[in-house]
Amino acid sequence: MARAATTSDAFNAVAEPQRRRILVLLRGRERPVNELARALRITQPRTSKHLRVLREVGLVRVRESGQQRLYGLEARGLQPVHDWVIGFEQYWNESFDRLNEYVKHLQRKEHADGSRR
Amino acid sequence: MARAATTSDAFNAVAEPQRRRILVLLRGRERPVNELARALRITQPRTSKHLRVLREVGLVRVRESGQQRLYGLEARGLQPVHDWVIGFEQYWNESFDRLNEYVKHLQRKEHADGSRR
DNA sequence: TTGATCTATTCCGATATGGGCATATATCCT
DNA sequence: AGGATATATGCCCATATCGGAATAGATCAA
Repeated sequence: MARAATTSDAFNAVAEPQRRRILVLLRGRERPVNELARALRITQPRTSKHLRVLREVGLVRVRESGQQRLYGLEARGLQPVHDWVIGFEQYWNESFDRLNEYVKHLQRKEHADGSRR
Repeated sequence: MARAATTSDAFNAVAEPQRRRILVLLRGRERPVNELARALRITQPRTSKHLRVLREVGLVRVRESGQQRLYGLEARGLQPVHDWVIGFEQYWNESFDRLNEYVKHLQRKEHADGSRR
């Protein structure tokens, strides 16, 4: 086995910088492929490929409009990522380290008291 | 060029399910490699390799303790991911579409009033 | 119909991956 | 010292990328 397919889930899809930029560009309004390609300064085929990945993991939706295809953000697909990261939020406050130490300190004390009893 | 190196940033590091699980296990307390390997039911070498990736992107820190190495969470490394996803939070509420329309409506009105003045 | 425009797909090459296995390294114990 | 335990690395394979170029489709305009 090699690395998990990029099309497997939102985590993988979003690991690609260009794809993140696409999603940002799609925030607020739909855009056709060429506009995205120009904005990102990458080729049209590459853009289409990225969009396909994003589509397959449900981060984006398409709508035909004449000879263009308007891509729109499907933000709900990012929720799993959001939810997962949120679970770590409390751990990156500087103060947490100290709080953690304090809690451990209390636990040690309690433990000592307990065994003494 | 091939896919971006997994060691390049937190986004890539976290795209791997096993690595996400490692980070979850490290939430709360440090753990030696073997304990992680057992918990994840993967081989020790594989565990070490994942830990290396996590270390290189600053999501984990090591501390020697006898013949063991205790790995600890470095949650701040997840902040970029957190910050990025947060930027989409408002877009996945069902109600957003309607709210958005409403806001745009107000803006149009304000604009009209402005130019009229 | 013919030509122009917009997108998607295919083929190619270079590269990095995740996994298993064997092995090197380091530390502890007797 | 010698053995046991805990980790890290190296090597190999199969695979799945990302990127470019060319091309196939689709749709619109004259």
